[in-house]
Amino acid sequence: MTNQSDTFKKVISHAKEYGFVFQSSEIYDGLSAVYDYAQNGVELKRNIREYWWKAMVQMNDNIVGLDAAIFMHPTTWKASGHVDAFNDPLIDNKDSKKRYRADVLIEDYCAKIELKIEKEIKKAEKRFGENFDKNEFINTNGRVLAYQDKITAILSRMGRSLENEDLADVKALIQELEISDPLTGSKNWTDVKQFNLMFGTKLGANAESAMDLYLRPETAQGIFVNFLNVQKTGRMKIPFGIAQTGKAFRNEIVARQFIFRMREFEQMELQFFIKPGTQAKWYEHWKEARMKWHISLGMGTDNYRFHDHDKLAHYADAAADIEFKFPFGFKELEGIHSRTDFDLSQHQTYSGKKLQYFDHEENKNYTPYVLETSIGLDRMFLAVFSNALTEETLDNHTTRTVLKLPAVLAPIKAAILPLVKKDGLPEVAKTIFNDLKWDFNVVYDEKDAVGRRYRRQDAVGTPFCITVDHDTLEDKCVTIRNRDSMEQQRVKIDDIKAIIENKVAMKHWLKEL
RNA sequence: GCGGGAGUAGCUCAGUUGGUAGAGCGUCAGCCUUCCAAGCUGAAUGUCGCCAGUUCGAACCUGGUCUCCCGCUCCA
Repeated sequence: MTNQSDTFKKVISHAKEYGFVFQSSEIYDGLSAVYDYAQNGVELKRNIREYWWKAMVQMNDNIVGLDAAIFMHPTTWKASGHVDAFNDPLIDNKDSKKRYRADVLIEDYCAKIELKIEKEIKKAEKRFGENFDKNEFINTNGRVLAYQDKITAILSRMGRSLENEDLADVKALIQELEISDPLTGSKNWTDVKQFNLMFGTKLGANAESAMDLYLRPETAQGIFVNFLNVQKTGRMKIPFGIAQTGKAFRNEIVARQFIFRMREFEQMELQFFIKPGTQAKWYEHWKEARMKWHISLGMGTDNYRFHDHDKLAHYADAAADIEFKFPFGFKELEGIHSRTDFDLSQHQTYSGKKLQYFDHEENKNYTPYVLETSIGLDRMFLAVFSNALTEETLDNHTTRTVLKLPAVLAPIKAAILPLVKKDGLPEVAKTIFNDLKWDFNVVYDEKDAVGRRYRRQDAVGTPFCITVDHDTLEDKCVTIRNRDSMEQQRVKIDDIKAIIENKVAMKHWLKEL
């Protein structure tokens, strides 16, 4: 455990020290669970996003992109279920310091009464030696009927109070029922507080005419509300997909573990529209396709696993996570959900607009089913970064910190280094640098001994170092050093571009799929 | 949100009878010219997380507050 958190600490400090990730607003003591991507981080993040986009949009002729706004009509979130699902009434026990969902406490209490009813039935059945219909039994037995009425009364009062946001009454209900902490039996409760996981904001300059808005808690809904627009204007035929990357916002009660769980984060999502009944097939298809995408980056097959959900969200009929072995253990990196027609149907109901597809083969209309793949870009960043950070002990007993990023994702593809800062070597190196920068993100560095410059590049994951030495002036060759093996090769200046290209082009990596 | 721990230079950290700050690495300039961080010279960088209080005097004591870490809790 200490070992794990130690490596995680190294990841965080390396990310800061080498310009990948800074805490937001650090000079003002930071903002909890919000982070900024710095000069190297922004490149790595962009490269991950592009690698995903290329694999999903460009390489699939039935998938197109979208960039929906962060603001959406507020009814969107009623339709999606987020207004209800992301609103939890929570209550703390002052003695045990435990926190519970107030509605769950009350429901559990009702479940206990329910158990009493079951017991009464069992008892009666034993006595009379016959099986009773539950409803009938309840209606004919006064005591049991009272139990049943009590449950109904409690639940309807709770529902009413929650609906009216009368949290004081929810607390009053808990006190009247003398509900105690299931663990300690304490009845010393705080007030009920409403936690809304969605960030609210206002549209409109003056308070009277302002409209309450939410910052989107997921990007998916932007795709669903545009489903028909894209399908019609893009002449898309089922099965087809809409892909999107973008920011989403969640007001997490506890947001922690560096960039793993942030309040503002970026998702990369595909919503794939299919014919009802084919979801099982496509579910398997996308599970496999997405896993292959991960494996193509060469970060080790042992570091990934599927986790199938037993408990499904309200919109899904099957769900699995791709989990990655982060420094703090296997955690969700990507989700693959079979969302059925839940979202489109909901939007159809709430908007009153028909969101259907006319299938020419079947000659009928239907609401498509949806298969979703949703990956957290920031989590992917953390996966790549933490997996790449390596400390090596070399033969000469020095240690080397090297960021073994997949070359395709590395922020800087090559560093051009004159062996010494004179004798005309910088001039040659700068010429090479100026030539390569048309094609790659490259840097030039002439400060300090060349060995030290190599290590600097190792620390930010630059796959190649190109060194100009005195022989270069004669033979038009340079040495090219490999980050991982530290081996050097002498190559013609004219060949450099092809050598780098061969190792960093997405084409070569995506062909592994 | 609760409990525990922490916050001193870019990083890692030292700094206890309270007397207005240091090291190593890194960074920058120069020398040296060297293919794997270890040569030489010089320099910059901190209102010691922030705000109050106690004190003649606070990095150090007290309170509050912010942030981070660990454990709960919650959760696509």
